[in-house]
This record gives sequence, C-alpha cells and structure tokens, in this order.
Amino acid sequence: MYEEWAARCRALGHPARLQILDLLRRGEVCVCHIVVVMGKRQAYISQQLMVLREAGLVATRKEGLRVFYRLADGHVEPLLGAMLGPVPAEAPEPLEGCPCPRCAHLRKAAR
Amino acid sequence: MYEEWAARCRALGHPARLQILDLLRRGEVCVCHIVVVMGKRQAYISQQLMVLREAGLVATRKEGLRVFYRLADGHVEPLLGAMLGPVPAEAPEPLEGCPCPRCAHLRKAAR
DNA sequence: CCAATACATTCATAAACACGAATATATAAT
DNA sequence: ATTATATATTCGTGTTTATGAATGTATTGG
Repeated sequence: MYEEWAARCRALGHPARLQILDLLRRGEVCVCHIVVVMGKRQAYISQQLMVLREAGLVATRKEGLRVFYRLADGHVEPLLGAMLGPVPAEAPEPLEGCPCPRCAHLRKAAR
Repeated sequence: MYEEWAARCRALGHPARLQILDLLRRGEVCVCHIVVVMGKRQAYISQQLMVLREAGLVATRKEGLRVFYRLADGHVEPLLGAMLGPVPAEAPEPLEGCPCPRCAHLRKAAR
C-alpha cells in the first residue's frame, strides 16, 4: 500500500506535473489548452501527461481529435487540496491564443 | 510554489519513507524505534530520515544520545491523511525487542 | 582518556528519471 | 487517397536517486 502511494507521489514530484494537476482541479481540459497554459512544447506536455496517466492520477476522454484530461478518482482532489489549498473561485475566462473549443466558446460569449 | 511541493512529493515517493511518516503520525519516536519497526539497517533508516529532514517533512529533537523524530509543521499530517486515511486508534504497546525508553516504559506498565 | 552506544555521513555503482529531437498514430476534412 | 491537425511514443544522453558498505561524530559511563 505504501508502494502504491509512493508511486503516485513520484508522479507528483515534478513542478510541471503538479501545475497540470492544479489546472485540472478547475475542470476538464484538452491537451492543447494545457500546452497553451504551460507554454511548453506539445511533446513535452504529452510526456508529463503519460506519467500522470500511468500513475493513475488522471483520466482521459477522447472526443474526435481532442483528448480531454481530468483528475482521476476521488483520492486525487483532496490530496491536491492538502498541498495547494482550495481552488480559488474564478469566473471562467478564455485563454489568449488557445484554439480549444471551450476557449473559443468563452470568447464568443464575452462579446 | 509548485517546485516546493514537488520536492516534498519526491521525498514522499518512496515506500520506506512513507512508512516512516505513517509511523510518526502516531507520535514522536526515536531512531532506534524506527529501526526496529522497519526491520532495516540503522544506516539505511538514517539515510531515509535525512531525505525527510531535507524536504522539511520531519522535525527532530535531541535528548542525550537519542534523536526523536516527529512530523513537521501542520501541512504534513493532513497530506498523509489524504493518502493513508485517518490514524487508527490503537492502544500503545511496547515493541518487541525495541530498546528505546518509551518501549521499556510500556513493558514495565504492562506487568 | 577509552570504550560503548545511538545516530549520521560519505562513497561507489546501478537503476531510474528528465527532456530535446525526431517520429508515429488517429481522426477529420477535402 | 491526401493532407492537416491533435496527440502520443521512442530514442539518446545527461542528471538524479537508491542502496550497500564503510566510516564518522556526539554523548555517556567507567
């Protein structure tokens, strides 16, 4: 049982992955959104997502070309909460330069 | 901020260290007690304790020859709770073959 | 001072991880 | 079928981590 959690902690033990998980606390997003938020190469983000997936920290849903990531089972969110505090309540805003459907939709609604 | 927690998570990312921290949730103990509980070489335990110390996950108190370890500041306990669940309520029992003063005291009280 | 005890550190090596570069796969549009 | 798009994987190399063995340090008692 310790080894299982240790493995998850190793996956948590990287600032980029932690940031991705923190982002996912705010809700499901597609990979391209994560790429824009993090400002890193797509392949790099994909590598980090693979680690998170293999550790069972995130779950995915495929929709056409896009893959949406979310936090896995109920254990992950409280764990992040214990580290990073509660998720601040923010109004959802479109992300500058993000091509994902969610951001496109938010931009349209803003006008 | 992510890097700080990532560093702590790396320290958590090892079954032996996780087990030590879980033990410390039950209260302060000296190194020799940890050694008996874990059934590993003293030097090995000391190495793991060094990692935990450098990550700021534990604090120490020296008393004569012995060094007592406890969980550090209030952030650590909830984090462990999120992973391992609440600490089970157990009556304190002396540990077979442990030379530490606490165990000696408990053995005396048991008779 | 000398020895014993409790704990910590250093060193060497093997395994694991990080990450850039290149490449692969799957889906959708034409 | 071809092409474009979104995402995933593989590979190579440099860095970090794990752990056994050996050794060091601090404190106490004689």
